Amino acid sequence: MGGPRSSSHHVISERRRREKLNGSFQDLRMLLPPGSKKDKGSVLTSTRNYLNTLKAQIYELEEKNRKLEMQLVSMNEARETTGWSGRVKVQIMKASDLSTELQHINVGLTVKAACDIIALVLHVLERLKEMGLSSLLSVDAYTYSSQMNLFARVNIKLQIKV
Amino acid sequence: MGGPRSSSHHVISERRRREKLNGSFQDLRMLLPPGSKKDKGSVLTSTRNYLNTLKAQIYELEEKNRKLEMQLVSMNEARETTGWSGRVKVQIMKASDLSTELQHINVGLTVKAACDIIALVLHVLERLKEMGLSSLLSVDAYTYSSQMNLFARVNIKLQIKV
DNA sequence: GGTGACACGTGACCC
DNA sequence: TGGGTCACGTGTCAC
Repeated sequence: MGGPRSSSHHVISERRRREKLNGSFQDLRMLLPPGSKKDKGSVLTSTRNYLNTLKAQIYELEEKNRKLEMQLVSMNEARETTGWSGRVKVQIMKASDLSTELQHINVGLTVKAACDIIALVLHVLERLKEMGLSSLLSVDAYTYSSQMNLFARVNIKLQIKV
Repeated sequence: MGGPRSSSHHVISERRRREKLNGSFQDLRMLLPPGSKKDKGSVLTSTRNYLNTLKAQIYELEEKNRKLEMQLVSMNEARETTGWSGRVKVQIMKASDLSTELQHINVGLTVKAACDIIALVLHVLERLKEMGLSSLLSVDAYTYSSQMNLFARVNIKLQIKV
């Protein structure tokens, strides 16, 4: 038949190989970002660049992820030690002389959270002033910390207008 | 010289092209995960799979990122809108009839935080019961959410013992 | 000695 | 007409 050693097996095998190879090239083209050049060389270099950008993207995302998790962890730690649903514990204290004279009322706030005690007191007093609710008898507030956990204690004694 | 049209330019050009192509193949091999087959076909298919896994990885990371950001945003919104130290806003509401009869007092809690409203109410009522402070007139509580941010509103009306 | 992978030169095609 | 790309058949090497 043909030339020496024209063994068509070889030809066909090589043909199949080429087809398979081109198929893989085609598969790759589909995965590349649109607008990329289509020739084999460009496919290869584009793929190279694309791989690098994807890897960089993954690195950035992982780093961002770590930071976000850090923030969440610190936030959760800050509140997981603060009581029931975790955030704040508010106690309305028993008025010491409520049953006798009915003229005073104690509002006790125990805030188990990292907060600014001064801002807290100012806030409460502002509210009371806005309300014109009562005349103020006394205010005492203090903070203390029990193993990394801040507590704010505020006692506000009011006299009910008569 | 050689056969017809042996124009060595063409031959050389084609040689250069092949070299360049093979160079790109080599570049690609370096980027693939170690242990991959090295022949051209395997390089192409491995690259294809690798691209897909990287894309999937990016998708997962982005999704995880979104969830984390969601949590952070809701947390921050929950505290940035609450005044002072940010965590919880407590308002003592003006008693509607305080100036006239002095027998009722409204305790209004607006908790701008993601919390369990039932646990909140139970907690407050427990405290009040412990204190034997007053008789309970009414309790109403509800939650509503304003764009991903949970609010809990509790109104407790007490009658002061006379 | 058959199978698969590779490089090569060559003809064809297209800006 | 010339540079770039492609597919093809073939020779060769390795297992």
